[in-house]
Amino acid sequence: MLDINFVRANLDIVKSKLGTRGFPLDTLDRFSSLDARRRELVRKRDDFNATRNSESQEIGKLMQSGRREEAESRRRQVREIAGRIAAAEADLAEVEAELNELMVGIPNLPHESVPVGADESANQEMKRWGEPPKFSFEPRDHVDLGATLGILDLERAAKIAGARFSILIGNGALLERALINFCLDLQTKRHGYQEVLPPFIVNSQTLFGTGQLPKFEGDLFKLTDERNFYLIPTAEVPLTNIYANEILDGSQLPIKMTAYTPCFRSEAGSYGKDTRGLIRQHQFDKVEMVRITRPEDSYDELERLTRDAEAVLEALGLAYRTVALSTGDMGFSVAKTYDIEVWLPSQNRYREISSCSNCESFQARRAQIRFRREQKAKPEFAHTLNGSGLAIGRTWIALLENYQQEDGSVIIPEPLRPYMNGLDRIR
RNA sequence: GGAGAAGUCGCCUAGUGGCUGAGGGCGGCGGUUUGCUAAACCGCUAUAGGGGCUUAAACCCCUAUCGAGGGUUCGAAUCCCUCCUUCUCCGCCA
Repeated sequence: MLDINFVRANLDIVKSKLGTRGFPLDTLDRFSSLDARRRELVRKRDDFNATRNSESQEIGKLMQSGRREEAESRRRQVREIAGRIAAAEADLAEVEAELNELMVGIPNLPHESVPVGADESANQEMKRWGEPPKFSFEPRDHVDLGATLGILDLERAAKIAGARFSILIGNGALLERALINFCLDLQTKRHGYQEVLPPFIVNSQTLFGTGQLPKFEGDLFKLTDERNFYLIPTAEVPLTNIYANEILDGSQLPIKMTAYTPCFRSEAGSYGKDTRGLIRQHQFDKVEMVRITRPEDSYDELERLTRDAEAVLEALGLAYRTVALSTGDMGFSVAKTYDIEVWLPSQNRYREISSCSNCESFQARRAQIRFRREQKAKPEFAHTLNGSGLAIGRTWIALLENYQQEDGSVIIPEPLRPYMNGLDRIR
């Protein structure tokens, strides 16, 4: 959510920035009148309340001095005011609901460093690392390799759950678990994140805090037990909301958390995209990183966070590139995003494996995550950042495809072997 | 699933219809005293919204908030309802 005071004072800037995201600007046309109307009604309501409060005190004094007659006539007068308060309250509630609906539907403003453009074609490549492997044979894709090695079974997954689910078997399951542990160890031991194991089910308030609700309910799996439970689409949601409705001590910042969780996405509207293999699943594993920082530090922290994700690929020897997403390609809650894309031989191109974002105060304002610089200082909204470190399923794919041998076996990169019971090759 | 108890200002606690946005203690901040420290004493100690003033801040006024949301009442921390959370006991269960 944007700061309403900022929007009021900078409506033109807000409009032009939102325009670069493809946000329909006529939505903002109602802002000024709603905002003015709201303040007018608040004043009216407060004035009524002030009158009623002082009258009530008078009545109290009259009662105590035993002047019951006078108190009774006063009471009749105040009853009339009460009716006007109720009317003002109702008007205000209506306007506030409308204004609130408008405000919570506005996406974050892009940072000035974000490349301007309508879609991914305007994304800006920031760096490349490593060389895509050269094969003396025709490389196979992970579905092919996985089936041959007997470590991936998509047909039976479809039987027991449906399309876009998978079963990992034997060394395939072990590899998934090894990657989870490898990522967690790297982020905790080398990069200083605190490991967290959050709920995989959250309430609607939590999803509002990070911006998935109310606009993107269709992307989520909702539980039917009418308690407003949802499966998490990413650990960003529970992690970022851990400090919701709290005022942190400035000395606690930055907070760095990492978590392994499965992620659940309905992938509504993605039919026909990435239907083959593990690229786009309803359930996938991810190790997520979240940072809560001071506002002035958040862009430096974004660079560090992105480095932390890149480090995993470097440790595994997987070629990647990092791109800054353009204004039109960014998610709802973010001010800036770097995508890290790993080389996939079967597709002969780089594919997203991590997304690292600075949400500035957008989520903090929704979730009310604040901090004090000093004991007496006024609370300020923190900045929140999140990034995958990494998407495990896609890392599994990348390993199989990049380390495949002509005979269909797959070499396990050295740093991962301790997590694979010393196994150096899946065959 | 059943029965019961409780949720007040960072922490502990007082408070059963008006003078309570809320007393006391601890902690914290500022000050007095002191060679230093300690002790003692004095003062301060929430958040949000609206308005005044202002370049802005400070400051002043009003409103709201005693787990959350409704209700009764001229007036609710206090009474009623619903929900949430925590604790105890029984049942069940990994």
